[in-house]
Amino acid sequence: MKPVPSPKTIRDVARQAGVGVGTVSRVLNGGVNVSPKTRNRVLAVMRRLDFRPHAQARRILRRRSGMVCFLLSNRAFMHSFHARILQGVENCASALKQHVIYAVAQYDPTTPSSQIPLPPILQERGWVDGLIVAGFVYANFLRRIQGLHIPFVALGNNVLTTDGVGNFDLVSFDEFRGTAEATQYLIDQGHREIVFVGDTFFPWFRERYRGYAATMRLNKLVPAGLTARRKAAFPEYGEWAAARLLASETRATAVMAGNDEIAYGIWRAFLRSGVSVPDRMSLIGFDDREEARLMDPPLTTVRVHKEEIGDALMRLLLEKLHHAGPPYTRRILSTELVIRESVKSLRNSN
Amino acid sequence: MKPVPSPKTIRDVARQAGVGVGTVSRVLNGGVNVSPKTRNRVLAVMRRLDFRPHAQARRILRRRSGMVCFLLSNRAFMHSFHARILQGVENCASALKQHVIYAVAQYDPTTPSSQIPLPPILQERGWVDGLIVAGFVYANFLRRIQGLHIPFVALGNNVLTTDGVGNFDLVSFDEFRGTAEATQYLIDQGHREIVFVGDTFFPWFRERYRGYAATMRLNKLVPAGLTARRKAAFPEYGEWAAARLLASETRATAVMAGNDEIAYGIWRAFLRSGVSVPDRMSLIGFDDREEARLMDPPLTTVRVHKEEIGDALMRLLLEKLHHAGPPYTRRILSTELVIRESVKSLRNSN
DNA sequence: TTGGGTGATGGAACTGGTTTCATTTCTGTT
DNA sequence: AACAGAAATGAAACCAGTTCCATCACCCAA
Repeated sequence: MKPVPSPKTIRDVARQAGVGVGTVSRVLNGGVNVSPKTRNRVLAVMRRLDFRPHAQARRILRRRSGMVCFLLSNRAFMHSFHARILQGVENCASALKQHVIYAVAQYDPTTPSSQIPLPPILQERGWVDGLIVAGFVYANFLRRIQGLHIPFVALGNNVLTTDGVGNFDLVSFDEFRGTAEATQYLIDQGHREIVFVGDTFFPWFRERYRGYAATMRLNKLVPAGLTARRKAAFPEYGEWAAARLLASETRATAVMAGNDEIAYGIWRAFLRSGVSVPDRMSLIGFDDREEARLMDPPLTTVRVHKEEIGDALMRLLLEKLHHAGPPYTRRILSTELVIRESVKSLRNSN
Repeated sequence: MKPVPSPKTIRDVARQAGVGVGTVSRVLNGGVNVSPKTRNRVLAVMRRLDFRPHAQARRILRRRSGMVCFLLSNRAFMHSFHARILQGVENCASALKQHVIYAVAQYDPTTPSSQIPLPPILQERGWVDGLIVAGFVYANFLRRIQGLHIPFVALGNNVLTTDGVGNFDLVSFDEFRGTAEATQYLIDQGHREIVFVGDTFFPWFRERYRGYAATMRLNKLVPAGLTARRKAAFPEYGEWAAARLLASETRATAVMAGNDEIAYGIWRAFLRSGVSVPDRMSLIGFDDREEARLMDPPLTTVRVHKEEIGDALMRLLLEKLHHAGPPYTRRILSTELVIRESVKSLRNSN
């Protein structure tokens, strides 16, 4: 095995083909104003020398690196949700001949803005053309990102500040309508006492609660939520809520869970207490993670189109790159209620 | 908002500071042989102009881009397992001031090697210093990668060819010992009839089966496997196996599942048939995905240290970059049996 | 046959850094 | 005060491409 196949340059090709460097460059870039004879000769030499152009050098001149950074604001969050979004971003990027750099910013809401560590890639020029921000976005983080003067778009559903909102582009999905539709579905199935479960400290659960509550009131029903702040993982939160619900000898027949993980916790607690889903209790989740389909019974849930969100993020960013500056756009994707088997119809007729 | 903060170059700085470009460059790179007075003047100008060096330009000269590519060989596989490995890679990379580009290669085992599409990033020079390959690796894919002449390491557990193996570096984990230890644990708990479930078409299940079978024989027990080839998703495979097992009126008291997803399918089928885990049937999984902990009962399983694998991949790659060429190393990480509640002890005493 | 227009071509200048090298400046000794 | 040696410095060359521009060959019409 040859040690290093000593990289050939455009000048090597030019010399061997007996042409000027400019001609080789023209062949590389679509070959306008190059005679077919010359082009073929140059191409043949390129193949023979295994010439591959040097990307870095091109990018200097082009003033565009062809790279975007997918910045996740907290290491702990690379779960399937963000993984699927990254997948959508990559998918779209590769179709548009862009590349995705994956990076993580570790910070907490109290870190002074200027001290939030960022990968050097974002601090030097010329690395990335733009930035896709996902994960928790607190005010300090937002300021840090904005100070970079790199065009960016954010995944909007977990922006936890209202300060600079409106001053940047974001893609999100309609949490409000998601639970609104799901709640309406429960009501249509004859449910009257429906409980929402989810810690409304988090803005997304707040929004989902609002969608639920509005729909309840629209139907002259009274909203009831287990929405207390509790620093627990989601499945555990669900278990806690289920236990409280059962202890209160509730007359509720359905639970609207803030997300699938909470739904899972609720389901598990119900299972242990001998409360059958959906016979005794109907259950709806939110997100449609892979596991929702696999639960027993398969969970009816509000699907978030994760790949599409990734796609929208990438596209929006590229739009920004081409004609930068305000105005800023919000792109809100819709959700989809996927009906499986965790909801029982209480209607006798029909 | 200023339209574009017109990038300043090293020459702008030099002119404003009244020094030569060489001096500015020296200041940028640690400032050897620069008088403190000059350095300070240059630094002041840099700050004033908001000068940030242009990464691409540096890399040309340095002949190292500081980027590695995490290449996933199939879009369908960006699930939590690979996401966690990517996390480990990124974690290690950022500590070592490297950057990770995420890319996907879509191919199938029958695609001619030369026609496997790869992102342009891998076809041009100067983009990435090295490559981390994850996902299915068939012979055609391996050849394609090797033809790139970019140093690479592979996640070894799903290499599906033996052709070129030994001619590249890989990190893997000890599948054999994983199931061996788990099986021994079952035997120690008094189980005698233990069934392995997993499609041995896949090399990793084959290896896991071998670990199981060897341990059984070592204990003078006879191995029994449901290992037929079936083109089904893993949970469904588990369901199929569980159904067959129950139909056969087996005397088995424990199941060693090929992975957690299969274990989940088995568990679900058991649940539906009223077969209690662990009272009637003990169950062990493999991988330790997030969901294993959340099952009911929590699943005893063989943990694969995914972040550590990512870390090892990154480190091995960097070693390769510094002193390239053979010999090639295999780094096999060990697994860990995490004991939860899905296994019942059949021993009366103790 | 000559002239104008077009397409092809080579080469210089450029991009934004680093590195080398020759020259200048500083420091310490006799 | 003279001088060697080391440190500091500016300028030019370089890296691997792109872009611009002047030149040249060629074709067709007048």
